[in-house]
Amino acid sequence: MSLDIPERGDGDDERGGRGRSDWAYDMLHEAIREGTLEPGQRVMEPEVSAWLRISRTPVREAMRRMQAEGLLEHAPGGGLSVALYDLRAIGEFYATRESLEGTAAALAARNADDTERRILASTLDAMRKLPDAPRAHARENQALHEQIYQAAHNRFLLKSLRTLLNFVPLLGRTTYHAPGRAEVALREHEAIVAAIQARDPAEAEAAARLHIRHAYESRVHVVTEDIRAAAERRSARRPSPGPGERGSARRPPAKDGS
Amino acid sequence: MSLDIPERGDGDDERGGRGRSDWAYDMLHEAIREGTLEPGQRVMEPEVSAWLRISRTPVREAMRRMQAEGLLEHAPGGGLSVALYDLRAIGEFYATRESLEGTAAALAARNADDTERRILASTLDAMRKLPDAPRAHARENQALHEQIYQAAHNRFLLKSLRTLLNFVPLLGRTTYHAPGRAEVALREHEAIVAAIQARDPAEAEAAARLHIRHAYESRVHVVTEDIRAAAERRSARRPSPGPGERGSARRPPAKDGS
DNA sequence: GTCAATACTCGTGTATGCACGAGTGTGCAG
DNA sequence: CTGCACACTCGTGCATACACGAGTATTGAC
Repeated sequence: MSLDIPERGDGDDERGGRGRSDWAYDMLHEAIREGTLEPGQRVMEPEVSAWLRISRTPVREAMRRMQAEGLLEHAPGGGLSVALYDLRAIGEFYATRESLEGTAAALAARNADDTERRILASTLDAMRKLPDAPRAHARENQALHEQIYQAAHNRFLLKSLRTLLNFVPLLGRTTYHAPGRAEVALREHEAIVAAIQARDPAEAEAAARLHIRHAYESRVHVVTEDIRAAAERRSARRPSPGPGERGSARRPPAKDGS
Repeated sequence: MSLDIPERGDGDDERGGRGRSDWAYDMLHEAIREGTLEPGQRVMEPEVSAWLRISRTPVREAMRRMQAEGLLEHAPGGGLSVALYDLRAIGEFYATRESLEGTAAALAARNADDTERRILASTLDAMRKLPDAPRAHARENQALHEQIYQAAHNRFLLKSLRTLLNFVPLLGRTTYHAPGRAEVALREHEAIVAAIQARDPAEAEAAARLHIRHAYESRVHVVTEDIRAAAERRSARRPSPGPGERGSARRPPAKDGS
């Protein structure tokens, strides 16, 4: 048999030294981030398996993991589908996040060591010199928040926050697409970091909570706008939304080399 | 081959209608709760597979799930082992829990509907008439807290709290083994529920946080006592702790019918 | 006797095969 | 034309097979 050697002709399996399972997880995660997999869409093992050119086993593991994290949920038909968010869920998300981020900031103010404080300051500096691209801002923003979580020195809080933030890609475009959000966010980040440097837990928590509340408002703006745009696109394209989507070539990433 | 039909002679596969994977998860969870699997102990797929008389596939899924939840962690040798807790981790656990429980109580005070308030009151009533058994108290306590989480009407908070509480079995005996804990806890529970009934979020949060802080203190008492007792037992039994534990029959549940 | 190299054991990662069950389309009877 | 029953499709759950790699024991040389 010639299946001793994987022998993938494609050169696109540039995954790190980790296993196919983790790789599949990353690919699915990216597919959700990029919008290739839309919320509510059904995700089936054979399909993903064919897409990634690996067997169902690692795909299965990746999907179960995403299910455990809440990115995938039980589909009505019995399988799994990309989790659906409604505006209420977004409100719940930010309420939880406000609590956790506030606690993280407070703990960081109490527990951060000198190195961590230095890193926070330098990340903040880097954010001041950022171009106008929402993606760049989003990435640095994520880095800063992650550093705050680390500085809190609380493994459970860290894990809870990471799990919670996994849900962000489902919300759509970043909040930095809201006009003027970057400047305001920078101001808020400065307040949080200043309170951490001053070792003032109460102030750090208050600043962090305020930051998240504002992020929530921006999120609502962006999402409602997205929903409106999508509705317009839909009504413009197909007058009667046919329920049968069971054709041959489905949505999933056409990763075929051809 | 006769493997068309599972044909398990034992009558102990009384699992609910769910699949073997969930069943394996429950069994492992129980094994950890019961102390059959001790923290730090290595857990290997073939072993569990043989124990539960199912193939490695569902065992694997259960273990990955527990890993995602933090109950299992990477073992030095490359496999998985039951997560180890130290006193610092317990402190971190309760700090996170205090934040989440406080938020849950506050949200419950704001969002609980009449039915939920009634259920809370009746659970509290039931707790007043409980016998002295720590197990009974622990179970009702869990029920009350779960009802508060539900009443908060926040799916993300609910999931975060459930994931966090998964870690409790690793901490050992329940805090109701601390003398006098049951009475104090009942008083604290009454305060939380009263604040929720009064629709006072700030008071509910304060009461919940106080409750968790006290639970933390009881936990520290119980755990330090356990550690001391274990140390005594160890030093009494074997003067020189041999490192080679690689014998034939290992710890895992001797579920053999023989 | 000690060190090093080799062979072996065993656990994990992945692939594949098979059975069951739900959803669906089709054909027949009314 | 409508309703029901049967067969089919397909996705999931589980089991088994195989390869790789890390750790370990054994054996040989110095």
